[in-house]
Amino acid sequence: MPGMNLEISTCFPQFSHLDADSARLLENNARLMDIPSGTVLFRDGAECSSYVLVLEGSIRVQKVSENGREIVLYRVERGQSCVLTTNCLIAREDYAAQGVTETDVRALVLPATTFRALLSKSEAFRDFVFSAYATRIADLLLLIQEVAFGRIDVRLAGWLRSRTASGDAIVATHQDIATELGSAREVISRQLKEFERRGWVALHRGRVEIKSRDGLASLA
Amino acid sequence: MPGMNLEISTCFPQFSHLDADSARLLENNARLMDIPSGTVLFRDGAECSSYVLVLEGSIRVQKVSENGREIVLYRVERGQSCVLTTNCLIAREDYAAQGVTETDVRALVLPATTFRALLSKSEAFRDFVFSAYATRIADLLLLIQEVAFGRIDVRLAGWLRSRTASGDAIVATHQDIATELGSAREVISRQLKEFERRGWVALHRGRVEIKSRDGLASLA
DNA sequence: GATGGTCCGTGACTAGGTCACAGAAGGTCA
DNA sequence: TGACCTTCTGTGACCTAGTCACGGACCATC
Repeated sequence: MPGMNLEISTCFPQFSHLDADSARLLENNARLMDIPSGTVLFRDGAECSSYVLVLEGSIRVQKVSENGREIVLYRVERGQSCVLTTNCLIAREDYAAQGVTETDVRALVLPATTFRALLSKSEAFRDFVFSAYATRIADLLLLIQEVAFGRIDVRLAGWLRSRTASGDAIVATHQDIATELGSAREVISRQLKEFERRGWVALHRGRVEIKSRDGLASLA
Repeated sequence: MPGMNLEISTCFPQFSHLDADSARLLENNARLMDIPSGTVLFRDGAECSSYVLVLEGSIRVQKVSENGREIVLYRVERGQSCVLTTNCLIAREDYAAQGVTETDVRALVLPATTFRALLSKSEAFRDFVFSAYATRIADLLLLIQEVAFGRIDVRLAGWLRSRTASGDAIVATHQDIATELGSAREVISRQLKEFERRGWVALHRGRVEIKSRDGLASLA
């Protein structure tokens, strides 16, 4: 598969330490896939058969409740893999959440058997998988902390800030933001309105324009 | 250390597959420790220098907010290790939560260097560490789901049920239960009072007596 | 039985989530 | 251009959960 090696080595510098054997295993069994934006890659309860390495684009992993509320757990982006998938492959369990491509995604897909083989053969691959776990666990703990104890205005302000520079605008509906934070649309609408009243943002249909990052920062 | 091998092999059957080399590494470097109930093993932000395998007893791992609220993330019990510790050792980061012994605990303590050596040498040890990650991630996702979307009455009823048979009593203050669920003492008091009104429990100082598991089950 | 610590109950209030509905913005098509 | 439809936003009313303040109950100890 021409060019694949180059892409792998730029996105996953860790894999440059793969021994020749493992590198061959990877090349021979990986499939390069292009997945359009909005594709549901896996659902809560689905079983899992392959390992995914993202070369380009972003996958959103989220939990959906019975009554339709959602919360984003984390994103899988260029150079990352999905821990939930790792989890399923290792524990041979079903997925515990849902994964959706947020943009067009180019990814490397490994069959479960190749994944397991690499895991036992290659120290570099193992290190990669272990670090992926470590960073995600830290993310999840932070999320628990926020959801359990955090105030929604603070979380919203933080989220807005994390996505922009002053003067920028965020293209997202209030519902999108609610999903992102695991809250409800009406709550977000009201908070945004209050931020607008304070002159921190300007509201448009499907778009939030940031006027004062300092104002937002004053909440955190 | 006489008897240590026996204890290891009964609590950690996985380690019976350790190769001779790794087993020796483990034996020569592990320290057997007895830790009294109520000891704080690590705090949020502390750095981490050793790996812990629990032989007997229970460690509670919890997140504490600035304003004093707490939530239990998971427990480390006989035959388990603490993922958070694993995490710190792998990512070389500080602890992101607090760990406290809930009972007297007997544990095997490995220096970080031994842990890393075992991780790279022994397949059996790696498998153990990977499965530990896998089960904890599943736990944490469930917790996020509950905290983000769950009703407190349902969670309380479920927790009470999970700890008893009918006629049993749970020895815990309302504050203990609130900590367990990441809620507030007053909220738990009110819910318990309501459960009592319905005849599902009887309340005593520091003790909740379960009268009807079926009643509690009707909420879930 | 007086004293002090822990635990529990409760009213009043605030924050955030739910429900219902109205109206605004923007696209499409005659 | 205007009628029509869909999606997005705003808002009042209400409910659930968490916070604050405080009083009183239970229990151990002297």
